[in-house]
Amino acid sequence: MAGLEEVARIAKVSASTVSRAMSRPDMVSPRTLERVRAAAEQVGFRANPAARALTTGRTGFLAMLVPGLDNPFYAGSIAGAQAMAKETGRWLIIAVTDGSPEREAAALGELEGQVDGFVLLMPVGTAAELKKVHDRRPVVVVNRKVPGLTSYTVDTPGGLARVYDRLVELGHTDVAYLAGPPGSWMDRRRQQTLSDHASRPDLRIRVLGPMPPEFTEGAAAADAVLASGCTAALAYNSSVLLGLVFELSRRGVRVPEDISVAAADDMAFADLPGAPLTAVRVPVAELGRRAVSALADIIEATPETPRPPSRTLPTTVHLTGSLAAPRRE
Amino acid sequence: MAGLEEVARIAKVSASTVSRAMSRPDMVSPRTLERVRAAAEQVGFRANPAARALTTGRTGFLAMLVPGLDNPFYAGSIAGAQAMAKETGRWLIIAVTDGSPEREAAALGELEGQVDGFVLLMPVGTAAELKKVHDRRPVVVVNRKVPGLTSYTVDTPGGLARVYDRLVELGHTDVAYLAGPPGSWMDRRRQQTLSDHASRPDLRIRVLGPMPPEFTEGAAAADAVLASGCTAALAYNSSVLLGLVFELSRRGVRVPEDISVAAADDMAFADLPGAPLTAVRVPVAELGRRAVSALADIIEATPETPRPPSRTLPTTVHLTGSLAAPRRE
DNA sequence: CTGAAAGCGCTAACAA
DNA sequence: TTGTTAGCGCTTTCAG
Repeated sequence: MAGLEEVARIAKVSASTVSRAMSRPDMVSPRTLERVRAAAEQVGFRANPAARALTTGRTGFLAMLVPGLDNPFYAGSIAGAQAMAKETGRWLIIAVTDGSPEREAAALGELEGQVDGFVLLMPVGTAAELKKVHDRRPVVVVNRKVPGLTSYTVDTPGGLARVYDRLVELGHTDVAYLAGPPGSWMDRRRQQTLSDHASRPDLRIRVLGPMPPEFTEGAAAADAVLASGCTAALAYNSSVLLGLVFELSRRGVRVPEDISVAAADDMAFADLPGAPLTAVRVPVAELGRRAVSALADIIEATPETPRPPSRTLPTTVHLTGSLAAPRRE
Repeated sequence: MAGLEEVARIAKVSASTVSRAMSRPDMVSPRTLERVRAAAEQVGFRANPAARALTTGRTGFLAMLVPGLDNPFYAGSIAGAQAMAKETGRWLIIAVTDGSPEREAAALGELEGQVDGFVLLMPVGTAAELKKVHDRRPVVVVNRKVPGLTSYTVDTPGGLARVYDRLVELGHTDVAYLAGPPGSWMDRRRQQTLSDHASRPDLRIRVLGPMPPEFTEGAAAADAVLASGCTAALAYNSSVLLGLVFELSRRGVRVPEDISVAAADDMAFADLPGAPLTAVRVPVAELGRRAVSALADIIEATPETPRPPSRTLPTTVHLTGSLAAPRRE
């Protein structure tokens, strides 16, 4: 409500001086600075963000494009991103793409003029498209690697490999995999790791799904897992695993005595007291934090500053938990 | 990148005409309209939102203040709000308050100039403060009633009462309640409903907690529930219930044969196949949708339009599920 | 129906 | 260190 002019009048200085006092206090003499601040306080001055954006080209907004809001991976990353955005003094706009290339492209186009940069969580657009966006507004990618763009990923394959190794060590030969959403980049990577291991003569993998990565889907898959005769099951994520275990327990199937289970990524219940479930734990919030932090660096960078390096964050695995030797039939 | 002037030059009209063509097409002759559109298309025109906001005072942004992102109630409401925001052609900014009055007030102040309105999910500010905000930017409140402001709440007490009645009917006399976060308005309301019923001679209620409404907390409370000797347990929400049931099943305690359980609100697994858990199902997404819809109405309203009415949405309860007669000792 | 002109509130040269 | 002067790109009277 109170504008620059008003503060200027009260402080008996020009509008420019008020502007400087607010954004570059060191360019103003201490005495006038104080006067301006007092006046601003008095009238409850708040800079008009639209006017500022118009002249500076900076809005103070960041956009985060996510496939959805319904799973812990997204929610956790958003939470981390949101926290870091706040730390850098910016606001985060969440745009939901449903994993659709059209919606993603539309959101990018519409938000281009309204934000200082983008965090793209598992974007589905082509690398070329994403790089084109980056030419206009800085882009940081999460959970997908895009050459030429700063990307943050997690080493889920590394964690998975440790789980497989342990299963083999325990004597399992037949493992069910509850696949993730159809067409998902993550799932493709998982299946890749999977087939790398399945080529080993000592391990057969049965893929169930694809299915949406949800609790109810995991529960619904319980029968199929039991029918498959597998002695261990691996779920796309912790929601699915939780559904599976829940339903198994309702059928009197004990974990891990009767069946070993694990999730590919876990963030919701890694700290379960007692014996935790075996899971590859993914630092989702950290992913979001890092992405925003890197984005802020790019936004504030001078032309000659190098682009922040991409990183793959390590996962941690609790092997002790829901893994045991297969039950002898 | 491409501005109004550029389109104007190509279409051989003035900038004002282009502006009209874009925002009030009916004020422009069909022929020039077409020319302008073609030109706009050609150069890929996108109105500069900051400039537009500066003149119109409208930003196209809505802010939603939420206590956190970590539970299904919040996440579901956000998802609904986000979907409806998109439908009305606006973007949603999420501000996390951690349930702190200071952060809430700070966010309101900082965002006031950047958004067209607020959705406040379980705000903690005083009614007077919230109404003051409403004088500057329209406010709609969710999950709390604020006199004078449009509020959307759910009839959780009504649903809970049905659960209590059923428990009594089944012969339960001792019920554990896993309380929600300390100081939460929702929890106070729950406890209120609870003590209304506990005054009945046939029902004793033991409150465990308070605790954060999380899976791990429900799991951690399993022992306390068993030690309490209660024959039924009621959880603050579905995450807590899930944790509880999960841990109980790991201890060989069967649901509902050995213990009856229910959640005060449920959104994550109401559609669990087989026998669902008993829970008061809350239409969280609907809550978010309605709030944004009402907010949009207020924003577009003329001075004489009446404020949209507050509503309490009904809950639904699946009584058949995890309730059974208490086990005889 | 269209154009000219005056801002919206702020920032950023440029002078003083 | 401070004030003056132009805009930023769009919308919106007001004339024509």
